[in-house]
Amino acid sequence: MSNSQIAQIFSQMADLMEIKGEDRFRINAYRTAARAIADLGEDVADVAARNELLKIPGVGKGTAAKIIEFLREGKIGVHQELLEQYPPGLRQLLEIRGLGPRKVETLYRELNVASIADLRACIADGRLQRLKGFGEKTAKVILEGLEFLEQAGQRTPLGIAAPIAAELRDAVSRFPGAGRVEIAGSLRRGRDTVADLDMVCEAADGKPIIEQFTRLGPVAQILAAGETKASVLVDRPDGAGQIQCDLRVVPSESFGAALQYFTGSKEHNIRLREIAVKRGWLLNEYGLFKGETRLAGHDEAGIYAKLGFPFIPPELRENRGEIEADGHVPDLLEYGDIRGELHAHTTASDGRLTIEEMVEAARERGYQYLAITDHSRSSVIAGGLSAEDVLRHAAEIRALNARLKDFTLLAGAECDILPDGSLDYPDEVLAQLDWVVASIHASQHLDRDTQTRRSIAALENPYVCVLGHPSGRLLGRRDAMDLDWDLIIKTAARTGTALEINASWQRLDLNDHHVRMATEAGCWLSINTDAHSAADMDQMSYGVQTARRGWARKARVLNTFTAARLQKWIAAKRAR
DNA sequence: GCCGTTTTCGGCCCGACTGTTTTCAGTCG
Repeated sequence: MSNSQIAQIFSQMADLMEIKGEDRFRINAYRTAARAIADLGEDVADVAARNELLKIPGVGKGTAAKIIEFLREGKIGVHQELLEQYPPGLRQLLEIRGLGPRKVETLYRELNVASIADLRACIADGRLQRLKGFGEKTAKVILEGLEFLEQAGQRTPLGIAAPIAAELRDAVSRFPGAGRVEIAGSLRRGRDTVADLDMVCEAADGKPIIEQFTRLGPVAQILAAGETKASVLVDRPDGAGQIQCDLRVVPSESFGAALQYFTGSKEHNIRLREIAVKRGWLLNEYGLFKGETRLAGHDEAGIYAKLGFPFIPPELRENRGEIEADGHVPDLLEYGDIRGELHAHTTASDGRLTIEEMVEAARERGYQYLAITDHSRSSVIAGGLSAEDVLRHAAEIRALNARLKDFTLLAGAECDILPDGSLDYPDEVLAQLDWVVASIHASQHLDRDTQTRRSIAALENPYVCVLGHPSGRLLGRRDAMDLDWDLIIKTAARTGTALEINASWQRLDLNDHHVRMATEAGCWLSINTDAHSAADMDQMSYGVQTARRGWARKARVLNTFTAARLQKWIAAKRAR
């Protein structure tokens, strides 16, 4: 896909134009275009081939011409010209907190600063501090920004961020004078990783709340603290650096507006504010106003209602069609719709609990069924089962199932997809199981064609119910496999084989984009925690959020079914 | 550079906090 390359070029151009001091609206147009192309569900080359580039919102004649230039030449002339005007390391300086385009330009022009090393040298010998508009404090902020960038520069996974945020929210809730307290930002929208934590607190007087907040135990550094707003750095419990947390305090009548505002996304909010402006209104974090009159602000639903929308769930607020949907937002599934877990391991392979203990864990979470899917023989490190062992294991699962009341156990396997696309068990073994998850666990760096053929072969097998963690990514540790997603999703839709949304926060695989593609293609989905322990099952909410971000409807998610309906689905799938 | 059931020109989202300032530019979200 050239989409990400083109998006990168446009955002690079925007950065450089900003340093150059060009018109900010033109710069913004490039950023909008970059984002639109990055979010595109299909290859931009295909759109260009259909002559439909201008249909992409944010892409006009100028941008379209540059896209075509890139597709033909592999580069864009004006981008190359910009690159020649500035040293290659300059853009990196923008990533340092406290340094924006104006300061970077000044540093380059006055002191010839072109890299982080130059920057450090200028601070060390005091040249930076003597510049007009700079001072000791600026130098200190830049050094702190550099330190943060080096030790914690990357985004924090949802599964790390969510518990930290919950703890901070509970602490703030206990402050005297605090009313409603909510987590906002990309965490509330359920993104797989977050850059920082945002919180909104309702209180008549902000100052005491802010003061207490900055004194909380986990706070390692205060970046800013005013009357209504504070930014701090908090230590990550896993020791992997720090994460920024912003708290905003507003009065009761503004809480909904502030929560809406700080939940974002920025792009979604800009759309809403444009709609407000068109009606002669004003939308900000204090409310929706017509002149002096407050039309809404106490709660989020009121803001959306006044603007003519139903409540738009946070997961959809990405300006990916939720505004245009104009009320026709799909019937998104909810956490409470989940009735079972369809991917779980026991001590038979690499899980930590017995079958009985896993059943107990599932029942504690209100589930009606559980599929036991231990590893197959090729996953040697995970203690994969031989064909004989998996059948013996299945008999044991069924024996227990016969004794259970109001609960269904499915005897299954997580069967490896081998490098040649064949499965780790022969069909006659798979046929004797109730439920089969097929997953790739090894040889993840084969070329795109081979890798795609592997996945497709598994999807075509009638005994395979679901393709497990389809991209193979491990957030921050391993890239997704190079796959032809169009083809995989089309095949899944045609064969009726489900695609997994692996809910483990290290995976979240499918990701939101691919869920959206799968949903539009009419694929079945299964949200699985891939549980190796009882606690793992609690990650289901991350998977549900990812599904919602991909506009998944309850009707297409298998583990919202009753056990009886699921059994029928399996029978129908095998009969195809 | 994009966009248009008021517009093909003239707009383009909004506010808090900070540092280095004598009233505000820069940065951030």
